[in-house]
Amino acid sequence: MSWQEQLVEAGYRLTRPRRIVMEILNNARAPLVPSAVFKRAQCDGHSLGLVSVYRTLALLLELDLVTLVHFSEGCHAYVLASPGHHHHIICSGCEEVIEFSGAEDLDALTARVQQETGFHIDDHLLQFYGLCPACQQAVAKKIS
Amino acid sequence: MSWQEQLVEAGYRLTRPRRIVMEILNNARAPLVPSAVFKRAQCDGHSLGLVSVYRTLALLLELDLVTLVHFSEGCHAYVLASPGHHHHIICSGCEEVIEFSGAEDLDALTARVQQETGFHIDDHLLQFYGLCPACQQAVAKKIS
DNA sequence: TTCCTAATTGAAAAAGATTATCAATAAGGA
DNA sequence: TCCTTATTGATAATCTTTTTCAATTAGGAA
Ligand SMILES: [Zn+2]
Ligand SMILES: [Zn+2]
Ligand SMILES: [Zn+2]
Ligand SMILES: [Zn+2]
Repeated sequence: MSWQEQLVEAGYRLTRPRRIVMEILNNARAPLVPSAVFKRAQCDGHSLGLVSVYRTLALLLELDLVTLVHFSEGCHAYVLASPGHHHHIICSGCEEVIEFSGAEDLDALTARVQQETGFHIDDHLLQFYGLCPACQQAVAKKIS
Repeated sequence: MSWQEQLVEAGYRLTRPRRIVMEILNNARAPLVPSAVFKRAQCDGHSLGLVSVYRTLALLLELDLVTLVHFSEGCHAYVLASPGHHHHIICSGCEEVIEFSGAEDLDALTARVQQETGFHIDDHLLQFYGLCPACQQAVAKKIS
């Protein structure tokens, strides 16, 4: 199913601004922040409001037609760091964060991806999201 | 080595604002955005400028005394999504992004972490960073 | 302890990013 | 073609982050 069909399927209209944004993302090699999409539209001679860019991206994200890419900077919630390499699990209920180590577990995957893509991988970002034991209980109580 | 010693070691002074921020992060259960650190300082009756919070967090990050936690929202660089579950490698040189699949490879790790922590994991964020083949060559040429 | 100097702070302002509002527009069906 | 309603875009309002610069203060020297 094409993205146009998915849009319509979900009850949205196929509009000019949405076409423009999709076209720009489609031609982009690197991930684009909203302002970059806006600028590119201007360069291409398209008339497109910045607000529409925000709205369109939010919609496309909701429909899973685009994905977010996270850079190291720009996501500013901070936790204390223990020495050494760690990853985090974040509870969707209470935002509690727990560290865990497990770099080795990524080694196989890293090697495979390096081989397949030719990239030289030197860093990674791994986080799990879920419910902590307390929030699991809270949910269980609410249901029962 | 304590964080105080690390600071001094790196040539920085041990100041009141830095102590306050570290204390707040130390007592926090959830990750805190700068404005949250600021508010908490105010509640605790500390006098601390918002700008200093930003500066201090940046410094602590540089010294690896704090880590960033990424939420799904708030990191707004978008790429087109293919259907299905994917991860991304981002080239630090040219920002090119490539998708790869490999959800299965995380299954073992997910299971282990669930067991160890009691969390119920329902989502994850995995990204690799590195150099694409083209940028590797560019680097190689520069050196030679 | 006291003094000095340079690092650091904080207030204010500037710059940027995001969201809310609402009249004007245009997509898609009748 | 016409109508209805989703959608757009300009403006303004909010937030967030960065810059600037005079006032403060940490930490070493005297
Ligand atoms: Zn929880
Ligand atoms: Zn890791
Ligand atoms: Zn590259
Ligand atoms: Zn995944």
